[in-house]
Amino acid sequence: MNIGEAATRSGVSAKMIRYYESIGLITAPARTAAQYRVYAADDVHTLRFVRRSRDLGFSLEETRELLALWRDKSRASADVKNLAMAHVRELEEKAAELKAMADTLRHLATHCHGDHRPDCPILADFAATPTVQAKA
Amino acid sequence: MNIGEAATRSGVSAKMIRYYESIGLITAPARTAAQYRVYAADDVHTLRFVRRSRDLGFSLEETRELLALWRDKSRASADVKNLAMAHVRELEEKAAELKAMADTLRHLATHCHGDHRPDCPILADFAATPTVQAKA
DNA sequence: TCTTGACCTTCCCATGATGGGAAGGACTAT
DNA sequence: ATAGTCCTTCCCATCATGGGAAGGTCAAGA
Repeated sequence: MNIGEAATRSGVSAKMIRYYESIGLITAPARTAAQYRVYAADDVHTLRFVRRSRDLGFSLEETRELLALWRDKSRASADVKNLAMAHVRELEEKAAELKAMADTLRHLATHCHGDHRPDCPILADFAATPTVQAKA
Repeated sequence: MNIGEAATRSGVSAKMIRYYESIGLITAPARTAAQYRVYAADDVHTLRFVRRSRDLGFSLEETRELLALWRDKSRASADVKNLAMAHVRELEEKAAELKAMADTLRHLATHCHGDHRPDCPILADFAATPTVQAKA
C-alpha cells in the first residue's frame, strides 16, 4: 500500500510518516520503481503503536524507547513500567502546574467586577511589584 | 540602565527583552551613542507585567492584549475578565487532558508486574489494534 | 595609557512536533 | 489523451526560548 493508505489506516499523517522515517523512528520501507514508498500491514501496526504512544503524551524519544522495548521480546516488564511511571509523574506534575495557574487566575477573576468600569484586580496583580519568586 | 540590569530586575532575560522588542510587544527604548539600549524604571515595570502574564500561561499574543488593556485606563474590567476566564478554561482543559493520559497509563501500569519477565500489558495495549478514536 | 574583563550589539542556528505549500513526476479512470 | 488524484523532495512557518559567534564598548586596575 502507498503512504496515503498507510496514513489513513494508522491515523498518522503522511507528512509525519515521512518525518518519522527521516529521524529513524521507523525503518525506511521498500520503494517502487517510481520511488513510491510501499508499506505492509505490519508497518501500519507499528505506526499505530507510535500513534498510541504520542496520544498518551510520550515524546518521540520516549516513543523510540518504547518501540525498542516492544520489539525486544525478552525485555523486562520492569523497564517498561519504569518508563511509564516516570512519564505518569511528568504528566501529573504538568497537570498540577496548569491547575495552579488556573486557580490563581480564577481567584483573581473572582474579585473582578467584570463590568464597564476599568477597575480590575487582575491587571492590578500583574502590575504589582513582585517579591522574588522562583520560576518552575 | 542597560539591558542586563533591566533583565535582572524584571526576571526577563536580555535575550527575551530584545525579542519582545522585535515583535513589537514592548516599545523600543532609547539608545546611547554606542547603540546600547537604555531602560527606565517604568520599562522594568512593564517587563514584570509581561513576566507575570507568561508565568500564568498566557501566550505572547494574549499578553499583548493584556498589555493594551493595562495601558488603556478606560478599559472595561469585563474585557479583562473575559480574557482571563477564557484562559482559565483552556488551562483547565489542558490539565484535564494530561490528567486523563496519566490515569490511563497508571491504570495500564497497575497490571504490569514490573519484574524481569517480558510480559507487560502496557506494550500490549499500545500494540492492540484500536477501534477508531478521535484525537483531541 | 594600556590591558583585561564584563558588558553590549547583531546575526544565525537549534529546539519539538507538526502543517502548508510549491514544483514536478506517476498513476488511474474516462 | 486528458484530467484529477496521488506521490516525491524541498523549503518555510509555528511558539518561545536559548546558545553562541564576531565584533564593538566601557570601566577599573596596573
